[in-house]
Formats: sequence, structure tokens, C-alpha cells
Amino acid sequence: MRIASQANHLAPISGILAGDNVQNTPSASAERSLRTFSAKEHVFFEGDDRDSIYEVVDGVVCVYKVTSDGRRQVISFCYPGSLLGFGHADRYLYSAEVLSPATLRPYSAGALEKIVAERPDLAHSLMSFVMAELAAARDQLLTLGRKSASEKIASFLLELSRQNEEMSKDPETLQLPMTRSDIADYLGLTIETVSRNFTKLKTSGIIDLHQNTTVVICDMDRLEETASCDEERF
Amino acid sequence: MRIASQANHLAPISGILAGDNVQNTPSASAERSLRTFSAKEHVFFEGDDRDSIYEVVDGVVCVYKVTSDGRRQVISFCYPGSLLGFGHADRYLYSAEVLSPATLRPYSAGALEKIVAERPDLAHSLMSFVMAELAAARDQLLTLGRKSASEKIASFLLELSRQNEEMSKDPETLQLPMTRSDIADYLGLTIETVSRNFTKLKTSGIIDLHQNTTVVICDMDRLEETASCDEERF
DNA sequence: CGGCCAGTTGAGTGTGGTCAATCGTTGTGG
DNA sequence: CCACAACGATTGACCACACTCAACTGGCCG
Repeated sequence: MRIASQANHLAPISGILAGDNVQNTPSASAERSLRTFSAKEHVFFEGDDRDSIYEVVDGVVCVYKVTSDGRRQVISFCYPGSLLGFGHADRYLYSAEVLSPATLRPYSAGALEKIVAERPDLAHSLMSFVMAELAAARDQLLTLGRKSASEKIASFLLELSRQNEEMSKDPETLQLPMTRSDIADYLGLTIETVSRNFTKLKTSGIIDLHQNTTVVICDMDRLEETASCDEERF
Repeated sequence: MRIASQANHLAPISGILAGDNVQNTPSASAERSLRTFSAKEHVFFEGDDRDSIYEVVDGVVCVYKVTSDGRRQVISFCYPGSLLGFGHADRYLYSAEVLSPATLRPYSAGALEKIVAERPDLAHSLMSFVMAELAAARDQLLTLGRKSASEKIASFLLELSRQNEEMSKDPETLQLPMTRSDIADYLGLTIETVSRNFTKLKTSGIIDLHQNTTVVICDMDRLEETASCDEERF
């Protein structure tokens, strides 16, 4: 539901930002303002001047923080419809790296503030979006703080499955655009532990793996058991 | 800075909510609408109908989630000025328990939406507040996912210290209204590990402990070294 | 005084990390 | 076309950090 619930609110937001009132270059068409990125390219780095907000149009973006000694924590994976780089600080608080060739639509850094100030009818959608991001981050706190490695992996796969559901894609066939290292840094594990737990799920017949980038969920019930924590939504 | 940065934006919000336009009972004075809670009392539980939003006037509130098998993750500790229970869902996503006798000011669940819709001039402060909460949650992701037990404890103490600074209190004398169990559940540890690391910090002369509820930071530099992760803000 | 609860401390264990070797795929150049 | 390098992923052996279980301490209140 986490990322899924974001998707619920993203469609209207894209529309909001595309409105000429808040467009970065009012005279230019939305088509013209698209920016393309190649795999592993960074959109921005933590600490850079926050001059733009981005909407993910195509591809997947990995948002993360790093410590001074190089440890990395992935904050979220952003799929088409997501917003990137918003905040109330004048610097980016995170780094953003595209995982596969991606297309983003940049807006001025103040576009969201403008909406809030000038379009109260649309500000509500924006607030819902930010609150959904907050709820997702807080769900992830529970996963990082209190789940075992196998529970983390299962929860991650279920998250992707629900996201597929929201996008009307097959919830049992998951594409993994991110590496084992990205998954490890998202779940607070090492790549070895991620790999071992994928293997465990595979040998127990719960999932099937194809060329490391495709996961097929064979037994959804047992996957949910493995994730353990009831993620029932109210 | 996390919680501290929230405080930056909270003062105006209290004012916003206190405005008669959004007051729960427009004819009643703000004084009359205060609710008092005794220690360990719950303000609401995860899953309850989200009928009210609360502003913390006095005391400290612990916000947390639990798994079906009883594991608990503390999301945040809310000090005076914080808002509790906002969100876009119709149920509370977390439980809220007061740690010591507290005074809260309830508002209608729709008060924030009303502000966003009717008071665009004030909606900006509200947005900044929610974004600060989001930034705090994401900072905590790094702590939970990538820090060792001793780093977590040191980071936690520094967080309290910076919060004191923001409230013009002594940044080297910390009151701990929460139990070891609350701290453990906030940092993804056990009470034993929390206790051991407090002892370690004490015996190495970095902090001093008085009756388990007061921490005096004796060597701020070494405490920051122990926290390791540069938490420099931009 | 005695019970209760939070906190501390100790001993032993286990989950997940570290280090290292190997596999498989992809892409490049001879 | 094959050889080789480069990279991501897997697997194994070992280890350590934090958890578990348990005993004990200290403060508070009846």
C-alpha cells in the first residue's frame, strides 16, 4: 500500500505541476521540458542547491543517503508518477540516481510552494502526497527496526507486488530494476544476506528467479507468512 | 536538527489551528478545549477512527506501531508544539501514548484540510511542518538501517541535545521522559543493549547518568565521534 | 518490611556480517 | 569467433555484535 497509496495521489499532482501557472518555463510545452538520464546517472546529490523538483515520467530512481564512512541507506525507489527533490530546505537532503535509462520532467524548486499559495483547491492533493510519503517512510522504520532478514526480503517483495497491483500489472511477476546492493541498502542488510534469502525463498518454492531481475511469486500466502508483520491497512 | 527543525515550524501552526475558522468548537475558548492525560494513558490506538488531531501543549507523547506478534517500533517522541494524528487516512496509522502527565489540545480531524483549502497563506507553514516530519523519518531510516548500537545511542542523545538547543534549554543536560524500553523500540534494539551502551558511555566519561532520567553530556566531541555519521545540515 | 517495577549486569547463543572463492552474464578486443 | 576482462550474484567458512535468558540491584510505594 505504501508506494501504492502514493500512486493514488500522483495522477492529480502531475496535472497540477503541468499547469501553466507553475510551469518552469510557461511558454514551453511540457514535452519540451523533459530530461533524459542514462543508467547510473545522478539527478542530484545530497547537499546540492535545490534548484529543481522532478517528476518521474519513465524509469526508476533510487533515492539514498550516505554516511561519512560510506555506508548507504536507500530511502525509496521512485517509479513513474513520483515526485523527487521537494522539501523545505534549500539543499537536497538526499542523492538521486537513476537505475535504468529514465525520463524526468523538471519543475522550478518553488513550484510546490506556488501551488500551496495560489491553488488551494489543488494543495490538498499535494498534502496527501507528502503525507503518503511520510506514512511510507514510517512503515519502513518498522521494517528496518524490528524485522529479521527473511521478513525484510518478503516484505520488500510484497511491497513491489502491491505496487504492481496499483499499476494494474501482474502482482505475481516482479521486475527488479535495482541491484542486490540497492535492495541490501534499502533493507539495512548486506548483498550476501539478500542473496542468501532470495535463494532460500526459491528453494522453498515460494518464488522463482529468472536472470536475477525477474521474480515470480509462486506462493503468495507463504510469502505473506514469511513477511509476518500484518500490514493490514485501515 | 530533525525534531528541532520541526519546532521551527510549529509555533505558527499552533496559531493556525487556534484560529476560530478551524477551531473544533468555534464558540469555546482554546483554554476550554484542553484535554489532560495521565502517564501511560493512550491518546489513540492504531486503527481507531481518526476523529481528532492533537497539538501537544505539555508533556511528551510516544508514537509507535506494533506487529501482530508484539514487536514494537517507536516512530517518534512528540514534545510540546508537535501535532499528532494528522494524515490522509480515515484511521490512525499509529498508536500514541503519553509518557508523563500531558496536556493536549484536540482539533477536528479535518482542521488541517480546512487550512489547506481556506487559508493558503498559512498552508505553507503546514506543508513545511509535514516535510520536516518526513525528513526526520528519513533520517531515522539511516540510523535504523546502517548504524551500530553504540552509534544509535549516541545519535539519539545528540538528537535530544539539539532539540534542547532549539528550545533554548541546556544542550548538555538531557531529561529522558521515556523508559529504556521506549528508547530500545525507537532505535531497534533491546533494553539490555541500550543499558549496556549507556553504561559504556558513562564509564568512558562521555556522559554522566543521574537516577536514569537525566543525562549530562560531559564530552560533546567524543559523543559526536561515537555517533560517527556526519549529520551536517545544509 | 516486602512487593513491584525499571534498570543493570553476566553468560551463552545465533543471526547476520566479513572475507574470500567461484559462477554467470555481458561486453570488448584480438 | 573466441579469449578475456569486468561486474553482479552466489555460496561457503568463520566471526562478532547484538539478542536471549537469567540473576541481581535499586528505588518507590503500600
